[in-house]
Amino acid sequence: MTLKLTPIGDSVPAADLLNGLNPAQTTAVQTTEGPLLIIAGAGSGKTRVLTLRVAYLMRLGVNPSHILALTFTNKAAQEMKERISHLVGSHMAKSMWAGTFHSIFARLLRQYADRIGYTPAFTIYDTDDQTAAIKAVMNQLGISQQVIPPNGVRGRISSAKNSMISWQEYARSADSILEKQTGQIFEEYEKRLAQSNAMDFDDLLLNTIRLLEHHPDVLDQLHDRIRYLLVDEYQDTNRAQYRVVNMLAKKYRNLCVVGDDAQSIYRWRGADIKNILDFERDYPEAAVVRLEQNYRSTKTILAAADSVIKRNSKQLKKSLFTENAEGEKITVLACRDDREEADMIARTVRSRISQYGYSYKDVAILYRTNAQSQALEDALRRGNTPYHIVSGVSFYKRKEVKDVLSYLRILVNPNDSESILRVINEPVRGIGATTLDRVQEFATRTNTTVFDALKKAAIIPMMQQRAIKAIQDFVGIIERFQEMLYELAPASLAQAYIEATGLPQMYKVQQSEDALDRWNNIERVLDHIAEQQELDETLTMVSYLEQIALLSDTDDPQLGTERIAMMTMHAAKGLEFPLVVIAGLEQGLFPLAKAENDINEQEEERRLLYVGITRAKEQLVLAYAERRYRFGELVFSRPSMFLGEIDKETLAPSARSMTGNNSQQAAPRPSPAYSQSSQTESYSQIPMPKRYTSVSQPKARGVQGPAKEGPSTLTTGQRVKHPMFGAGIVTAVSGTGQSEKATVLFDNGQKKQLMIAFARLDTL
DNA sequence: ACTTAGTAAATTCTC
DNA sequence: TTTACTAAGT
Repeated sequence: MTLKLTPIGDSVPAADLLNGLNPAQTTAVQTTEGPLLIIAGAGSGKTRVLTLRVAYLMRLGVNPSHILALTFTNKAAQEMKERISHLVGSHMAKSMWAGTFHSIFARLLRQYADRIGYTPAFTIYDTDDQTAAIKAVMNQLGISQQVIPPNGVRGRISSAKNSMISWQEYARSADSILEKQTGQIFEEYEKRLAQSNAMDFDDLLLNTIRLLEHHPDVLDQLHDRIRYLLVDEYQDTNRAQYRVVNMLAKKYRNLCVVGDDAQSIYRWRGADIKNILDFERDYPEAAVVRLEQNYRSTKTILAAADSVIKRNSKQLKKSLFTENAEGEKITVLACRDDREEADMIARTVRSRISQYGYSYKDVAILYRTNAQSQALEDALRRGNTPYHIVSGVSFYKRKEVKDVLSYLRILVNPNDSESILRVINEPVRGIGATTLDRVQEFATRTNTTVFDALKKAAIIPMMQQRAIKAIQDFVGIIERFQEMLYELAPASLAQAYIEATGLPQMYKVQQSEDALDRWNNIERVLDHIAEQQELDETLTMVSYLEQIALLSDTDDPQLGTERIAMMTMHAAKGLEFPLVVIAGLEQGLFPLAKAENDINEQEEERRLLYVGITRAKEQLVLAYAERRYRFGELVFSRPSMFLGEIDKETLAPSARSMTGNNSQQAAPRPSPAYSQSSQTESYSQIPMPKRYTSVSQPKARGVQGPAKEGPSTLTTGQRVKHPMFGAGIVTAVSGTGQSEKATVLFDNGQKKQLMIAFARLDTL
């Protein structure tokens, strides 16, 4: 309220940073020495406190490079850095250490790679690479993929690693045949990755632990450097992360962890809620601060969230309150099926937007599973409502994009077997499965890498002359460009190299729409490297590849644009919206079927709902359907048990009766919300959609025809600006969602097709 | 060795 | 409904 134009930079005194904080927040910022547990309820200004705390440290004279902040997402790290740079200037912010566990440790491991038997150019394997490696290993061991699904093996190996169980320990404690076989695969998998000079995500943590345990001098150096350690979302740390954090904090014990046990939703990937529950036991001298005032939501929303979460057993003591207004009651939409649910949600959202003056970006639709987005998308499209999906099929998961990245990975790390096997016959070079079997067999027998085996192709028994020639050509391309790796800048090297592989040409000559799409995506990747290089002159191929590997799908560039956001509740963590819709509140879906009989799973689902509800600032809408298509089949379901747990006082009157008693929920009823209009909605004024007569009626999903064409923020004729190509005019828009493309005629005469989600286009 | 057709399986969430 | 793998045909 005071118009204070504080210049950004060195002129903000430490004490001024505390302006406007409540007592708990002030304590959290000021308690800089010793261990500190901040229990930060939803919407309690956690990020603000964290960033102020760092800024405060810097103002007290702490060297920014002595501060390390660990987060779970790139987004969180990015936001923290940005806000800190606003408080203390970008030069200070830049020299502090802030990033995800994985990115910080990847950097550390590159620096000390030789200490643990890797080269600094090691490759980071994503889930697909892991699965590929596991399949190869199972082949080698002669274990059928029918009997043991590779994906299951990957899951078991990953959770073992998350709990810091080595393959030796795993094999020793294996009881069942399944576990014994998994143990075998685990062993070979580890060897294969080591030989490939590759690490999976879990290895980034485990190898850091190994490094610090076996090389005390490295740990000493780090101890010297990291005097203040901050860990965000501490409730989501797994065993390995817990271990690293404690090792790093050991010397100065200036460890500040922030979290909310009520928002722990990653148990399935090894997060151990005990880490936060036991913090005071681990650090008996710890100060504990509870941020209990919520600045985000209305009293109604907070009460609803509280009524749900208090059903859970284990919890850290805290009671959230808010001084915000009472706010609107919560609406529950009872629907016949998923299509009607989607329609009602779409219409509710539109009517609220016009009624309350919201804009599209003020609205989020949240759901439990990604599959649910389909029906919602259709409904929004039909109503021409702009939306975007956070985390769909990532651009980087596309085949042609992965192929390009694999080629690049081979260049910096020729031992990367998974990448070689992926692209060696892409485009077809006449190197088939039989040939590759022989190569791999040879590699295993002589204990060499696949790349070395390829170089010796001529002496491998049974090899066809034609195959040898093809392999030599392939190896030739790689070796030729390897020589230029440290001479050419990444962008031009990649351009020439990918050209030489023949991959883009393969798609270009096919001329089909799909092929041209793929060709275009390849161009996009190459352009992206050029863009990144321009932003960061020190960019190397290794650092580019690492950046891509550690990118997550939730790092969505379109967030905050003028569209409704749709995402899973997991992806919504940390975000907030004035109006939030949660869809699919049904038994078997939310909570998921497997959670219905498992109390721990059920509590996690409940926490997930808590996260969902507390994303809402002003209004909340909940929806469920009585039947729904799941894997193409119509299934019936009862409303979620969670609906009955929400404090009735917070629900709008029309909704109250529907969830009143549980006994009537079993029988399918006509949907009440349609007939009894709630206070805020009057559906009677909106034309009813055509009745969806029966189960047998095929769902006319807009698969074919122009119906698929979604609304876009970009329209033909609009002027836009691209960071590389300059200004231009949009001549066409095609595709939807993540793959939405705009054809742009730039002023310099170039015509390009750009992925809207990918190219940073600004409207003019 | 590669293409195609047909069948089976899968659907949670992430760095 | 879509994707992924297998088997048979060219």
